[in-house]
Amino acid sequence: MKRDGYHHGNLRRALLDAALGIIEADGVAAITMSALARAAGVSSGAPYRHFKSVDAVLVALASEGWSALIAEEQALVDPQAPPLEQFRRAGIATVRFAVQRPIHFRLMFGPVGRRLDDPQLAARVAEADARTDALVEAATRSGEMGPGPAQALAAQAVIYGLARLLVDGHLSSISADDAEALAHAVTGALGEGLIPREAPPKAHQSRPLARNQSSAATTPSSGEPGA
Amino acid sequence: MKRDGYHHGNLRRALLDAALGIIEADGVAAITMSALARAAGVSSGAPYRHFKSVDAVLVALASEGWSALIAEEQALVDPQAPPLEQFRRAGIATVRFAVQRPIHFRLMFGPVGRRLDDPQLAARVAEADARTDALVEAATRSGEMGPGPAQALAAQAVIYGLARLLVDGHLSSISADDAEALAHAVTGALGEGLIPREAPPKAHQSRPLARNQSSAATTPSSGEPGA
DNA sequence: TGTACATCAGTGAACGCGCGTTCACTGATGTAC
DNA sequence: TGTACATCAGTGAACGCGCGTTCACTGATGTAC
Repeated sequence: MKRDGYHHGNLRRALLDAALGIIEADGVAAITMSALARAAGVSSGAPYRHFKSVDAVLVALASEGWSALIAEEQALVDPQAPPLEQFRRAGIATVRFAVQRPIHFRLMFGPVGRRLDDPQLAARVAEADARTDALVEAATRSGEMGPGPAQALAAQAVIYGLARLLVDGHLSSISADDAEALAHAVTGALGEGLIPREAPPKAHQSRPLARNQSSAATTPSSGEPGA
Repeated sequence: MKRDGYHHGNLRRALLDAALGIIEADGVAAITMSALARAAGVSSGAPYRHFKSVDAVLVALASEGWSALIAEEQALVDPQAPPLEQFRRAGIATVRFAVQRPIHFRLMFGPVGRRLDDPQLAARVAEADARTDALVEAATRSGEMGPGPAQALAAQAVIYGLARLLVDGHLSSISADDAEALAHAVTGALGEGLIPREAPPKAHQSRPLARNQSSAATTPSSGEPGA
């Protein structure tokens, strides 16, 4: 961080951070090349050395978001665990990521994240896709997940839905820790159905930690997109 | 629709439709008061007779979206049915709505939909919230849904997640009919858990139509936000 | 049925502003010798 | 270690453009009598 001289040092990074700040404060619509330059304390033409448009900045943010999410998944998933447990862990990582980096999340899963003409972004999306597909397939093969597409889709939907509920502000004021506990509880509910059964009918059915809904679980109301 | 004379006839409606068209074509960022006037074939100052800002237009769209969604729910939900079934129907209505009116959906559940300083919008959101809360509470009381917040949250998350997956384009090319079938299947999977059980342990457990995953269910990959 | 008048919706010209983008420039950095 | 030079990152002035917003106006509509 040497900001003294004529050269900035790391303007690219500074511009990305400025973008995050602007989005947080005034929404994504407020990002302009001029605003970025201003926020980074640099002349109006300077950003063009690093990004050719506002859109390129957003794509870069989405791209770095995917890297971070993939890393977080790798850190949380134990490749020795049963496939469904791996899937749950990956889902929990997604929810945690959504809470910690909502701006990245929104960019990654919104229209910007679908701009696959950027090769780096496209590669990272493809990698994340492949990882998920592999987990689903393994869980299906192991018999932990039903054979039809309904179960796999439901599993993905419940995770994405929870992450989106949090990111979109439909779950009134929930802390990061609480959100993670909710992810545990919700993926547990998914595994067992709406009404818990007594004895699991198959080999390694979902873990005890599924039922752990602790003090964390605030009532879901407010925002209500369920119906 | 009398567009001949000096007066437009129904400029307010025309502006809302123009906004939908612009969003569909170029995204929400492309909406400006000028662009709306242009699209409606009217002078640049005219829109101000009906909306004081672009934001007010978006709020109006969100508001009319909520009306439509509430109406669709009312049409689809049989108040005599068991509570969980009502809840599922409402969820299916939400998914259907998401597919049919993705632009409205995005506005309603995004930041615009949270601008509750508009009294009409606030009232409609409140109504929708109340309806959902009532369904969840009834399903809990009837014993069809587990007592903790995890089940209720999971139920809402799976619906919202599916709707969002569709709206955000993460489910490659699925028709409206297919989406509805998926909603059936997914809410069924939710009720029964990832692995179907043989006999339901309680009174009116989820319906046979739950398993109906028909030819509709395309494989979910592509977009993969599950993990 | 007709007339006068108030109200209202849309006009079109005008304005200042900030944005995107370019470009000749200059200061800093790194490297070949 | 020192010097010369190429490369690069940021400057700041400049431009045209479209947007937001205002306002005196005018054409259409509805209604009281």
